[in-house]
Amino acid sequence: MVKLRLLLVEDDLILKDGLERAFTKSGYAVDVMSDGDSANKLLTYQEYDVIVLDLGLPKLDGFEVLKRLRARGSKTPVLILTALEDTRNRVKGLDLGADDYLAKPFELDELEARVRALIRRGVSGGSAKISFGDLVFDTSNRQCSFKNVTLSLSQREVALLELLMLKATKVVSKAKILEHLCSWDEEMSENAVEVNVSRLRKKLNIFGIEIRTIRGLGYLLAKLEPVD
Amino acid sequence: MVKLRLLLVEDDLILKDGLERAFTKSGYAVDVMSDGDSANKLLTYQEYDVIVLDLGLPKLDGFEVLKRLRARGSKTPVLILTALEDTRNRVKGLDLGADDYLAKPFELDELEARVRALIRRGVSGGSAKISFGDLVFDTSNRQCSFKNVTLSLSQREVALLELLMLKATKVVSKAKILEHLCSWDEEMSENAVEVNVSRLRKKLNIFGIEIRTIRGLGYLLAKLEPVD
DNA sequence: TTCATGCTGTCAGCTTAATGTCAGCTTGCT
DNA sequence: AGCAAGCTGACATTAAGCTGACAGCATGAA
Repeated sequence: MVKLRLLLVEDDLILKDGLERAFTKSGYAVDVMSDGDSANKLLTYQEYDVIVLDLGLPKLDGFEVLKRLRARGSKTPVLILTALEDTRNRVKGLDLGADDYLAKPFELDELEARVRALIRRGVSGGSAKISFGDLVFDTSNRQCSFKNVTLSLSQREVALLELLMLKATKVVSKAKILEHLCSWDEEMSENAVEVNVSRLRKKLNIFGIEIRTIRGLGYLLAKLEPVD
Repeated sequence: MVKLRLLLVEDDLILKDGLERAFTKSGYAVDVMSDGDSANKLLTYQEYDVIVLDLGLPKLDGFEVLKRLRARGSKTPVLILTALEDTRNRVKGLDLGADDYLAKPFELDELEARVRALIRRGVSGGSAKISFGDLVFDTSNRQCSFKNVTLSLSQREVALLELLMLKATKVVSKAKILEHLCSWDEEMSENAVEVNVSRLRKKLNIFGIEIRTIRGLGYLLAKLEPVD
């Protein structure tokens, strides 16, 4: 079993350390760079299977590293990390050829799930996908389809579905959803979550996918089974 | 036999002392911190096999300590202690990546059983589970399943079952159950316990699990055996 | 600009599930 | 038998969650 090579570009000391340890533990061969310039230089001669790239970097920011990497023709999957829950940055990153995007603070689970998805993508070609049965979520263009039929979902619905799919079959609490849907400055009621769940649920039910309510705990994604 | 390293973060003097002594006696290598900030710092460079974390801490609360620990990528199992029987806190804690949760006041037995479960989990991977025959209780999402069939239980039923499983095959008194089911401000009759037992019993019988009544003493969990 | 369109949060009223109490019954012990 | 302990169906009361309707806002076309 050959280890997968992962490059982590992150300047925050503690985060860098933690992530390095975590990825190493998960069986990746991890290299770490803490500024954009060295990362960029390293990438001119070293190939990786996946790159986790912070945007706020000293010397050369993440956007620039990514841009130059793509300019050199590399197709290595890149996952962007950023301190800001900012749609503009997400869009800019994806435009520059990032394959996925994660806003801090994030959870390790989530990051690892996404990295796995990116690598799977790398193997199969195409873009990074998370699937749940016949439901497929493409992280690079943030679209979701069921048996090749693209669902028409709003941003909120996409974000919600993404979270549910990442945690598939695990309970996701309203608080968690709230946190995932809105950034830290904006406020939102729990009822808003209910409303969004309701809207998404209606669309998913058509395809036999159920958002199950676990009273007092949250929601989880499940295949709709014939009730006995 | 190498000792397991346990970090106890608790500010209450008496409790801290008692727990430290108890865990030491049980063969753990125990370190104790009494505020969130020092615990957080310690955790940046020291690994533990399990962490018992109080939520109400000076300087940096337990949630924050946990959040930072997870953000650094640590997967060390964490058991949260809190003064409040508060569902919101429980949910929040589990969202932040706690593996189990215990409301004060608790019994030492119970705490130790849970810590053991967490450590067992650490070895086997996955989340902390308590099992009883084919019945498995997942403490991290508070769901119970029998041979992979998830049981549909209310919160009260879950709490009751959890207690019975922890003490499996030992008699649990009504008073104890009462204490475990409701927090200290709310009152509840013994009959309520009987009702809850009755409801849970009905659901468990389907799976051949019996809640046996020990007249005058309490209840215990048992496999339903053909009566002789 | 102005209007239309779609997204999304809030609200209100409704539906459903959870759960304690009670009453009357059953069980088991002496 | 007679008593105490325990059981459980029925009911009432909350609490949680759902959803249609509406309004504010952004976007884009006329």
